[in-house]
Amino acid sequence: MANPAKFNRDTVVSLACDLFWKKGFHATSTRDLQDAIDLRPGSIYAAFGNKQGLYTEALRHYANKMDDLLESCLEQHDNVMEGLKTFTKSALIDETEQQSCDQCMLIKATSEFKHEYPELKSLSESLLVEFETRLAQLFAQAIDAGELPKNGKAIDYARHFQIHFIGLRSYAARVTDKSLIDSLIEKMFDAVKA
Amino acid sequence: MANPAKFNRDTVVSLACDLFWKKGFHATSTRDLQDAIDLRPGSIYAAFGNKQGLYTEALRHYANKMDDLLESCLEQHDNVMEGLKTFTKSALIDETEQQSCDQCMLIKATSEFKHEYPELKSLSESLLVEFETRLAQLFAQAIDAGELPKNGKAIDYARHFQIHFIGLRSYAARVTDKSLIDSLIEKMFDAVKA
DNA sequence: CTTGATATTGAGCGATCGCTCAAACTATAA
DNA sequence: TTATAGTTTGAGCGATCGCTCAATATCAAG
Repeated sequence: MANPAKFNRDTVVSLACDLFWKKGFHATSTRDLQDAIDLRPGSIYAAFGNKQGLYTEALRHYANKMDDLLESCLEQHDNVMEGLKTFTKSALIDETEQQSCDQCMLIKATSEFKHEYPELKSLSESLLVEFETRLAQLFAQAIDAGELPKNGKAIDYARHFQIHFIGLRSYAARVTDKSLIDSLIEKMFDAVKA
Repeated sequence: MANPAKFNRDTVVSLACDLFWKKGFHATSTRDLQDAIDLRPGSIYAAFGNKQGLYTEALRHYANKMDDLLESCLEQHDNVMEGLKTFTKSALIDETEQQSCDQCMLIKATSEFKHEYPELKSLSESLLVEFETRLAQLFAQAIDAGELPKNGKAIDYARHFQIHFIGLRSYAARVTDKSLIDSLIEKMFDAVKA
């Protein structure tokens, strides 16, 4: 390595992720990105190839961040369902207050690339499948631990959770009163236990 | 009127709506629109002012189309809840098969214009509020008719419906098996009655 | 020190963007 | 028929897009 890069790759990807998340892929120009991550075109294209390359890393970064948040919430509780509730509140209340990004970036991505950019389409889809798989694992764990009725299937719980989570996230975006969202999350978890 | 326009405005707006819905505002170029609606720039800008003007009419068109679908589904049943179920299946199964548009266009719009185009932001938000208001009316009706428990509030039912509806719509987009979506809708309506 | 390999810079390329407008065309009213 | 008001056309404008690359700066190795 004759001359190592001066910028921190993780920091740059994280900043790019925030911008892409907020504005979407198409509405984010390479000039916007240059300003946000404080790099000139040459450096960006040397490091990431093109706009799509940087987006790809940004999307993976987002998925990793969500995974990390989930795992850290689970560690805070012995109970799986309590961990999931903390995760839900963290993602839907804390995060939307900080960033005011209304939707899950993965959902935004699948929507934006439904008919174009096949690589980004399949990437976002597979990241969502990965998340669903992890959820199904967790619900299987919750069933085994007696936190949920034994007659329910883990995959059904996982589906139901995702549907509720995505719907709530979208609703939380157009509601200022976060205590309403909090109570809706409480109801969501009360309902699934019954 | 010295020389009336040759194109049908409703047809043009409907075609533009389909394209905007599918690709989003930013990813739809004016050349794309010209091809889709078969009009030259001069005609488009004379009739709609600019790209945003055409999008505005397209978004209103979408909201009207959804309202019409809802009302026609309600007319098919004496029971409000059955009407809502037919509407839900119609929107989430039939429509996604025809168009393969994964999300409600209003939700896509609020997300796309969260930080830009304030007029489009407030338009999409107010159209969503209109829809929620109509839903609350319907749930009030359902409570009065004894279709739902008297102790529930109409606005709570309306919120819950929207959250489930949006979440399901997003999930339906990445699932090929439409019978799964059908059974999830059935479960959704069974749960709300109990 | 060189020397050589890599990183950074920013002017600017070709392509496409949203949009304009003069010219040609068409229908209505007198 | 003619005058007038309106529509349609498409070449092409200025701005911005994603991106390139020669020049320069900066490091590690010898």
